[in-house]
Amino acid sequence: MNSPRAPRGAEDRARGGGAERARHPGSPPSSIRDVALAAGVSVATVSRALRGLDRVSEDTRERVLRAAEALDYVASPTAASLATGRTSVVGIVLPFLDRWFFATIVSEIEDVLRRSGFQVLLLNIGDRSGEDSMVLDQRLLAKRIDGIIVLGVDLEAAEASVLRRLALPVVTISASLPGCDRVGIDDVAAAESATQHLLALGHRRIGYVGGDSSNDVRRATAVDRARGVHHALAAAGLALEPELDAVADWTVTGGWRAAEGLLARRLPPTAILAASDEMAIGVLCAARALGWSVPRHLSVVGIDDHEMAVTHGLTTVAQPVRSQGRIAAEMLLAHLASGTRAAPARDVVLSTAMVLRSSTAAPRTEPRPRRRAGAAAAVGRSPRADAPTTPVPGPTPPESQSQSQSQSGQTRTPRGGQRAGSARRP
Amino acid sequence: MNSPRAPRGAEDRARGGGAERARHPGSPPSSIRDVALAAGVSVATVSRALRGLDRVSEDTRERVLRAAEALDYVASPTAASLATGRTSVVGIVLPFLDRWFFATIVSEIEDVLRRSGFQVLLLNIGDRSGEDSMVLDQRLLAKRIDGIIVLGVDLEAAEASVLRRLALPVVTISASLPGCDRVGIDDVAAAESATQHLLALGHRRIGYVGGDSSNDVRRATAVDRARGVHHALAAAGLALEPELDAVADWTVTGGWRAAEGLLARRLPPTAILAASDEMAIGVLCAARALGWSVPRHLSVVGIDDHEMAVTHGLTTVAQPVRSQGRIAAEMLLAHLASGTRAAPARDVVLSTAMVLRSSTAAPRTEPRPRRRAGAAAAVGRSPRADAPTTPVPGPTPPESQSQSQSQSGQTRTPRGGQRAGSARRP
DNA sequence: TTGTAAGCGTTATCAG
DNA sequence: CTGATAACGCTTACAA
Repeated sequence: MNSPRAPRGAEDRARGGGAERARHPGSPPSSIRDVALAAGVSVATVSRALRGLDRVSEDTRERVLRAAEALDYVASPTAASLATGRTSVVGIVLPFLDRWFFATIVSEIEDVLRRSGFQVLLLNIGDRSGEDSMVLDQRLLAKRIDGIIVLGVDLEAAEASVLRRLALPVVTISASLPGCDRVGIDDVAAAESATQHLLALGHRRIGYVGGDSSNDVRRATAVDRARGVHHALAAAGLALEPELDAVADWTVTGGWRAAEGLLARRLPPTAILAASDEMAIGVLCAARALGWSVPRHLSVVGIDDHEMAVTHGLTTVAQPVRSQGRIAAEMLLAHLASGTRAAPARDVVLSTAMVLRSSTAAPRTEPRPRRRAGAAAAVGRSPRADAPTTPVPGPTPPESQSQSQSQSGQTRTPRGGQRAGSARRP
Repeated sequence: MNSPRAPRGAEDRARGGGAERARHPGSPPSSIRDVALAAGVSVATVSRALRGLDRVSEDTRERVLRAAEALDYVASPTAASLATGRTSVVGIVLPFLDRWFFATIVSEIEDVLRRSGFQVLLLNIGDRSGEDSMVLDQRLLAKRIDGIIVLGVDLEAAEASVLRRLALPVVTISASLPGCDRVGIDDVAAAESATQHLLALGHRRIGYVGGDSSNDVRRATAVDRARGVHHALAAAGLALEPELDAVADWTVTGGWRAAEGLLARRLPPTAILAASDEMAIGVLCAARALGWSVPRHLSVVGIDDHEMAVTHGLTTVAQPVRSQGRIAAEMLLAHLASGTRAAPARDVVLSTAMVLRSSTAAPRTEPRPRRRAGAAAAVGRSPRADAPTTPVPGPTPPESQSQSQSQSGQTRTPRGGQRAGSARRP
């Protein structure tokens, strides 16, 4: 407690004289009572006046505003929360903050929510692989937030039930939680597109670098994208060779290592599809390090249209990232405003689009160059002044780096009950 | 208010029966009074027992814990804040969340603070160029946070004075605020290193893509890095040609456009130094699009060691990013714990290191290839199946993508009073 | 060791 | 239109 048994009395208030007082760093912040006294009204009136409620005469409101201004008064959000039960804070549950997809979405969510007077509390649960990954429990959530956005995390059953008990409005992005609003893309279809692109070019021996379908934080995404690949191959009468089916951890490094493995096969693939652009970029690095020319000897496709996909000339399936954040935030705001947490859950599926760049081409029939012995080992951190570097013509710079997400073809499909995998693919 | 004039009485409490009650979504969360009643002690005792204070018998504590558990009780942080005046929330002021440097640092800060029981509130003020950039004022900060970290933003005078009035502990990263603790790198020295590297290779005609030194959010960084370039050139008896001195907005696209300008000069540079890796990557794209071979016809250097620097084979000056976040968070925690906001401000300067990759080499005396007419215009979004792509041997993948920041040579230099630009460079 | 009760700064009810 | 005041849920000085 700040100063029990020592209520601020008249003698205390006398020393400052209002505005003057607030100017000094050491002085205690003024409370609604100070304003009431200064304006000559009751605290109730101050509260009403300051919040713009009606039933306050213009004259009074004016006096109150003036007094508040003079005292540098700002209402304590803590006290207001205690009284109202609302916090004006929204939690975002995510597995990483330092990856492009997540950072971009959070940025957009924060932007939308801030304009509506909400603040964002980060609930980073980590990648779940280590032992110190945060678990979502009551303590972290109860009474702190008004709503929650679950971003790219497949929650465990216990966590989902905690969320349900909290009875908060919940919106998920790229993650499913039965009964909650959801926004995302059709991961199956996205992977299908990428695969079909390679098939159309004539590739038959296609490698896949996917996410971990068993115990990844992004399990659902990993599963769906893998399914898309299988579907597309099956439709062409092909199957994914087990030896060309690699798993990585969604990172550049992971994709790099996985590709090293694929390219070392006795019968290597003529094309590699990665479940994310970051992994695809890793594949490009592996190819380069091993002396494979892209797209001459190897085609590479990713999914996401990462900010750095264009700089690598990477062909990919673009998903609208900022839009997902914006829509999720708006859906949550709608619930927050109306108090309707029930209603039939909605599932917003945004469309994706193939973006063709310079990392894919028809497979060559001519043999690839002999693997240079020790090629990978020979390269190090020293500058290679004489390294041959023929430029790959790339696209022109995008009009604007930010905000250029394609949002065409968005579809909002109402949905009832639980989401079935195929329900989102008409 | 939740239910004025309707205090929860015995009849209310009778309907649930403790634990059973909390299981149902609709039931109100239990309060400290419920626990007190269930454990047969006073609320004061519950408070003490649950917070691990002494002066509580083991037996009592046990009963209280059991009751709290049964009731799914979790203390209201709001009420606790109101009573103690502390919020356990730290604000982070930043200009962007969707750029690698910022996302990575925030991620690290969040991690450190979370382990100490603090939560992170994002205060994204935007890039300040638009009219809707957020201004830091009382309303946003007062009574909501216990401390603040200012990340990569040069605050305006008014904002700095608001911060001072709030009397909160403040730590800045890559930004200076007189009298506050600071952590960062020596931007002047970093730019000097990069320049010296090019000079050592034999380059004399060096182009520079810098940040905006006049009205950028990151003004100080822009100024310091530019100064480093000028210093190094001057030390070599050279000067930065005005026509080779370009300004961009720290983005890939910005660097791309700036480089297009530089490469179009009648006497183009043989090397380009960009003030950030993102801009340097843009330079690489421009060079590629215009048919310039890197490093054969153009050397490119950046600053940062962005996550994607390695994938582009970009030579750069690495700065320890996560370390900056970690150290800043720890400094803030120290203040929070000790209550010492005064003390002489400290200035922690972390060391940087040149990372040599494949984007730099000695300048060639042979003429560069004739500019292919319309080379830039010829490339589009269509796949270029026959694009020549000779791979550039690159480094092997890093051991671990995250956490691999070099932290050797960190120096912590005590500092009193205001920070002078040259004070950090012994 | 434990209980009592004031106080934190608002909001919202109800009476004027 | 305004004021008095209970209540929000917790912490803590002080008394027991």
